[in-house]
Amino acid sequence: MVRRIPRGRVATYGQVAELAGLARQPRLVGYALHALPSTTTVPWQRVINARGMVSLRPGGDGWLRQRLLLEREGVLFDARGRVSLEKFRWHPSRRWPVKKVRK
DNA sequence: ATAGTGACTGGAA
DNA sequence: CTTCCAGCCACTA
Repeated sequence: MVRRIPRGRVATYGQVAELAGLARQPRLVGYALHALPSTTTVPWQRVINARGMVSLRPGGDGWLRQRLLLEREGVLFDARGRVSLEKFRWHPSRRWPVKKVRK
């Protein structure tokens, strides 16, 4: 699911969980990302919390790395280290039908 | 089996 | 607008 998030856009844990069919289990998304190998090609940096902030230890290595990766792809952070979800949230175009397409 | 711990969240304060 | 807090539930020891 995370691989679908386009460059320069972000999604929240809850959003990813929802889209992945794991409603109400955003933490599971966090566990999954936490378990990724350092060599992963999954764009994990594009997943942030519902407050628009990086959910890693503030000031820590991971925190800084995630922020740099995002800024590198055009995501802006305000002075308080927050991303405007209104501007950068990814809105997936419904492609794989939820149920059955009418017609 | 029990208890503690979160890469979380929505709602209350 | 912000911070706080209870609910959350898989995972681990």
